[in-house]
Amino acid sequence: MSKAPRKKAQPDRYHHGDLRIALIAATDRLLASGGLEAFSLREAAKIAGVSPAAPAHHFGGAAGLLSEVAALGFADLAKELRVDAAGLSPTQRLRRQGMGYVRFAANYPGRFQLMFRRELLDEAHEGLQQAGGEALAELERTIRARRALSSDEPLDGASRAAVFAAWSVVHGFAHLLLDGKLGHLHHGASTDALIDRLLPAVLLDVWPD
Amino acid sequence: MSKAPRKKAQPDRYHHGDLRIALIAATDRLLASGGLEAFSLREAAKIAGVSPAAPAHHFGGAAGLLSEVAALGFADLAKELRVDAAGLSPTQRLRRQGMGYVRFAANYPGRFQLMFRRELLDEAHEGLQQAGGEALAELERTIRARRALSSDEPLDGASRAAVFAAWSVVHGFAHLLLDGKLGHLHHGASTDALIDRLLPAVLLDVWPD
DNA sequence: TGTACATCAGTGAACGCGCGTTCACTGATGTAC
DNA sequence: TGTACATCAGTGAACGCGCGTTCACTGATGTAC
Repeated sequence: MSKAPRKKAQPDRYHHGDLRIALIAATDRLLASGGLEAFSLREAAKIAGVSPAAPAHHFGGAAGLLSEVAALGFADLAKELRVDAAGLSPTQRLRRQGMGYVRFAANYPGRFQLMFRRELLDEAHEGLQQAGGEALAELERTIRARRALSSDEPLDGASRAAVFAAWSVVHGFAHLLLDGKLGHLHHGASTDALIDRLLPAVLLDVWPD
Repeated sequence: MSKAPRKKAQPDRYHHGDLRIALIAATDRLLASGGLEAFSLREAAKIAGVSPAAPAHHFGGAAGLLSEVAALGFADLAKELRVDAAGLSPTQRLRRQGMGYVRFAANYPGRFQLMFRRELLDEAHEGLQQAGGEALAELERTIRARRALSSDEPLDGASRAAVFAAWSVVHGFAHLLLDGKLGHLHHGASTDALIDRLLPAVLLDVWPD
């Protein structure tokens, strides 16, 4: 349904060719429409128009497929965190990254939750580890700038703590937001309102000018 | 009657009397032994020694039972956050609360995760909302002290942001810890090591003396 | 160039599993008299 | 005080469901010659 015919006629029943892409797209669609609970190998197969056994056959199991999707999620997140530095102080940049992190979580809640559901992922998946590391590196880069560290010297303990502090703040906020723990204390404020009003104040509290 | 030493004979097959308690204990045991995935109504019933339909009958469904357990979890968390103030500055108290929060998550990971799994809980459960509010109030109390606010004046926006900033930091750290996102960046450091070494540095970064 | 063949990605029907729930029931309990 | 009865918490066998996986298979593809 999704792809224009490439080399072959459209049903592509055998040697699909784009099966990997098709199943990743199907998974993303499921995550977007019904969250993590909406996903199953069978459902993804149905959307991709392949047999129920195809996903397990191709990816070796649910964790294989989900890890691919999570890795792409981390890559997108890293892109989101790659903020334009022009004219911004490191602190401003850090706050902007925080906004980006939470916005990513709010825009793709299913994918975001997947990315941190250890029990659903293949911990040995190389792309997943790498993509996660690259997203974290974006935060680290800003912390380095803020502490006037060059990019080649190793992080001291306090700087490393600052990286994880930054990650913890935005990650915690994102989770509380998605779990509905912020809304009911703000009289049913919408997600957008929480991000636009509460989050900047939180980031300013943690990283004042 | 004469054969029963207490009010109830011990097998208690009908009108169990302690069914609520027994099922909560069973759920806690499942969460402790195998995490959230280990829980099912049937398994809880088996451990409690009752019929498979009993939990749904008593609690109206899985969400009812899980919400009770989550509410008790929030009550325990609030207790953990009720740190002894003697001789501590508000900032020191805040850091100590942060340690308590993360330690709670690390000691009871299954229960902690349950407490924030919106889709598993009954959002209308009164005890759950209340217990959650009480845990948050412990953080709020310390923020008030730190900002020299009396306990009766309403929180201004910046103070409220400070409360959520505090919650976000410790909540994010706890989640990252449980999801294994901190460990693999510290060469497989144990949970205890991360709590004892990394966490204090993170808290000091956010709330320096 | 055409043909034979090995490879292997994907098929599709079937299987077994654990799940929450159903439903007619049972029997302990509290209350009325 | 004892008896009759309504209540309803919990029973336990059975049901249907969606799941991941199995397994013998099929047919598109690349390669050897």
